[in-house]
Amino acid sequence: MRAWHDSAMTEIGRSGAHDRVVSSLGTAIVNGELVPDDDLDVVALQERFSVSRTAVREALRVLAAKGLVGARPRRGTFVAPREQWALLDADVLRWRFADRVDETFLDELGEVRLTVEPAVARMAALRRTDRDLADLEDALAAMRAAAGRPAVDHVEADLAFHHALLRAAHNELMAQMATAIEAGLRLRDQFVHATLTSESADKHAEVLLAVRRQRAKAAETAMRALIERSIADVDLAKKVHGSR
Amino acid sequence: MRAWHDSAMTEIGRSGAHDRVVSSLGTAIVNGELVPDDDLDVVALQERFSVSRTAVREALRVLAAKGLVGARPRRGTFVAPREQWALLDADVLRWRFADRVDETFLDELGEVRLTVEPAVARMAALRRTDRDLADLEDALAAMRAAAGRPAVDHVEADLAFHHALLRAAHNELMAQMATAIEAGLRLRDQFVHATLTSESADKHAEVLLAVRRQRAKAAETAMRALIERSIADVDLAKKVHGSR
DNA sequence: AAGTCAATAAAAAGTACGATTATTTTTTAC
DNA sequence: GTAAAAAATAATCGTACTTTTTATTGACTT
Repeated sequence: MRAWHDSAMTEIGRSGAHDRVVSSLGTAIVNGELVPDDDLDVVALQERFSVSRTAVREALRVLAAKGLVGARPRRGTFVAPREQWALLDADVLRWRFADRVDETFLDELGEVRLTVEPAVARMAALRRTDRDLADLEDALAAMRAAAGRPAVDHVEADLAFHHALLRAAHNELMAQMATAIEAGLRLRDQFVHATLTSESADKHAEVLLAVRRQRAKAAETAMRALIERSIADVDLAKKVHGSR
Repeated sequence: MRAWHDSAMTEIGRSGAHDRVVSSLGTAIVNGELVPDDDLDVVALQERFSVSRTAVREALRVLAAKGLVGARPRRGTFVAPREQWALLDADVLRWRFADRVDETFLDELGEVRLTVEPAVARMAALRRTDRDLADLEDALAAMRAAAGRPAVDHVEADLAFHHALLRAAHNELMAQMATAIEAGLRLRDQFVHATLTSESADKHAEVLLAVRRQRAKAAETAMRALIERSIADVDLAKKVHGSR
């Protein structure tokens, strides 16, 4: 049960004093600089960050809402056990993978996508409306248009397609899961340094075709192929990162 | 852009004044009593709940952490657009389905489980350690032992088995998703008024056997059968609820 | 004498309130 | 049309007070 006084802090956070404390502490916790059961002395923190008690308390409250810290009278505020952390929370994901890239996470992300996204494609094929179809076509067109533009546009276009497919699946719970995945996807793309090849666009077009024709099995298969290709790209990038 | 003054409040919350405000407002938002873009007047709220500004502010901060509200100077605090809500947050799920049961949600939950859990079983079959196996056997024994006991024990035993399987799959990201599902499962069980039949325990045993023998495909198939049966039970319960 | 239970004390979270600061939008003046 | 000023409100601050939980102590029982 260590106490936490001094450590290098490099996060800037959003803007306010309170957000700075939230992201600094949040980053420290999810990256293991602070381990579960460590004490968080409130007065030490307000000195560390040069903010008032209110700011520290509200920051701790936010972290508590994400399951990162707990507090009890006579015991103090402390880092919560890892099982309680809301690992799917957008902020938590960002804090975990802001600077470095975790290869284990990339592997797990690939597995989850390989499980979830083909199912999404199948559901979309069964339930898509004409409106969904139009959105998907727009997204695909955007992907093709992004061909000659900066890489960040590729990422956004890719994400837009998957988002449209998600809406077409008409399962809000599933959509939430995929949205959580999205944070991971942006990270992955910065790791792989993804560029949309014409091949990639073709694969997406294949999915769209199956969805339009309401061929559930075909949509599922096409999406699986797409994700498997994506995983292969990540593996390739890992080799490059490892050998340089 | 309505303002929110008067409405029936039945939630008790955890204990403190601040938690009461969080759960009351959270429930009101996720259940549509407060719609996105509605204003949340801080001074009105402190009168409504007979608490100080501090309590209201910290409550709003917690809700902001879950993406339920936003705040900007000159504009005030307001209900955030639905896309920003952390629908997988444990509290949010609980608030949404505390009292009534949403049949649409049950359908969506079934679909998600049918997608995720067979994949979990497959992964568990490939990666389980001996320790994982022992845990699964303990969980199955607990399920059988719960046979003659209150229904709540059945639910906990069932959940414990799925949790052990999740650990055996060794994919933390996937585990988080399933944990989010767990909140839904408790709700479902109260809807179905689930009782563990010996048949149910046998099906679980089938999964365990496949996992022990590291037969990925068999584990996946057995789990799919289990979930399909579970979905059938929900459908049956829906008919009963509908016709009474 | 040893162990258990209850009353009490202490420590830290939680609550409250009033004042001050910062930020953003609207208005007004040039 | 642009820029500066004003107004509205969230954000922050500091301090005092309250509640809750746990540890300690002492009495009581076996």
